[in-house]
Amino acid sequence: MAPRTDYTGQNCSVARALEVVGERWTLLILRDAFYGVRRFGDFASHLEIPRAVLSSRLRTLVEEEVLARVPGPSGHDEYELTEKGTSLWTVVRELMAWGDRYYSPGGPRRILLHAADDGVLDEMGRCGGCGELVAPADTVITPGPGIAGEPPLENPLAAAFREPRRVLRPIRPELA
Amino acid sequence: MAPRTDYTGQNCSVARALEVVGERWTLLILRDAFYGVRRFGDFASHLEIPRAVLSSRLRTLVEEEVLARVPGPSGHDEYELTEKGTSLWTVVRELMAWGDRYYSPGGPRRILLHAADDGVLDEMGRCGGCGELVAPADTVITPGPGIAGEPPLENPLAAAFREPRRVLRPIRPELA
DNA sequence: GCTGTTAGTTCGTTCAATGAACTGCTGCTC
DNA sequence: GAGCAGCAGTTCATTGAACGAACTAACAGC
Repeated sequence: MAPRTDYTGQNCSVARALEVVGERWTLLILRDAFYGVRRFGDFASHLEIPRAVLSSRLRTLVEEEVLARVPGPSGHDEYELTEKGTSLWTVVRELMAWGDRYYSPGGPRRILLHAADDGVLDEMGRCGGCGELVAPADTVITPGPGIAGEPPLENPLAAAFREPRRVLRPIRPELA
Repeated sequence: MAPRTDYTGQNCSVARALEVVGERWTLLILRDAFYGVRRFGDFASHLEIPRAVLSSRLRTLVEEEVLARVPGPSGHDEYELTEKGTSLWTVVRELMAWGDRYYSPGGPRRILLHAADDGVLDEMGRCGGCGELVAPADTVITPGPGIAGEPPLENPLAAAFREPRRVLRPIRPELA
């Protein structure tokens, strides 16, 4: 790997992980993937990321088997989280919890619920109802108090993220 | 914040968190801070980061109150994790666990222990002995099987990280 | 085939990272 | 208290990545 992406000689799993997911935009792409975004154009329009950068990041993530490129129902390929990618959920969740805690004065912007019993998840991802650790596929993201009163969004994809959504379930903007 | 650092319009706590800690090098600086690194020169020599970038990152982290600049025993100021910074431990730990799982074929490079009872922590930070959630200050990092057999390190700071170390305890290379 | 939409690539510009050299402060020693 | 040594940061020229607008290619539906 070339100068800018790597942290050679760090000899550390944090550095190795960051070589894969630590570049600018990458964790936001993965966040969107957990939200159900799967298509190139949806990532591009929601993130407002330069298409060349998105193309490069998706290629890297597919090479690293964090995402898989699979045929989609529309005839175009889609990008799907692999098991390896899905296991980054805890990282995304912890970053969200930290951002909510320190940068959202009105309270959390998102509340995570256990789909099975509607229990609220704590910052560790444990269900306040049944006490279980909840996998991302069993998690529902709902708007929290920190997001109330904000103006509605023009972007249909961004607007869909204001509704309760099951994590990992593919989103189709035309179906939102 | 200017073009490169921010993710304006993301309306999301993950994006907000990444504006603060998502820049290149920042999470590695924080990892070192958890390891006990507190001085400018120690960060610079261990990370092999350009000094100008380190200076810029430390300034940002102090402004955001992730680190605090405090007078050190040597007469020089030191950089210390605040409570806000310490609460990023889970993010660093999850990244380390992910890197260990997928990029360390010989097993984890680091094992985390509960200082109170030497119980091994699972990937969630729970002690396998007493079952408690272990705070970073009560955690000991020890070399794991994934790091065995690697050549010893020239850099005295890097070498010190191959020894068991209490998280957050200040490291002085001359005392290592 | 023609039209519109989606998925990328190309390319000139802008801005951050790099690394080496330099400045200035701290503390020590004589 | 002058001189010396090491530490903390800044400066600056160079390199390389991000940006964004425009372009090309592929497929879908008619």
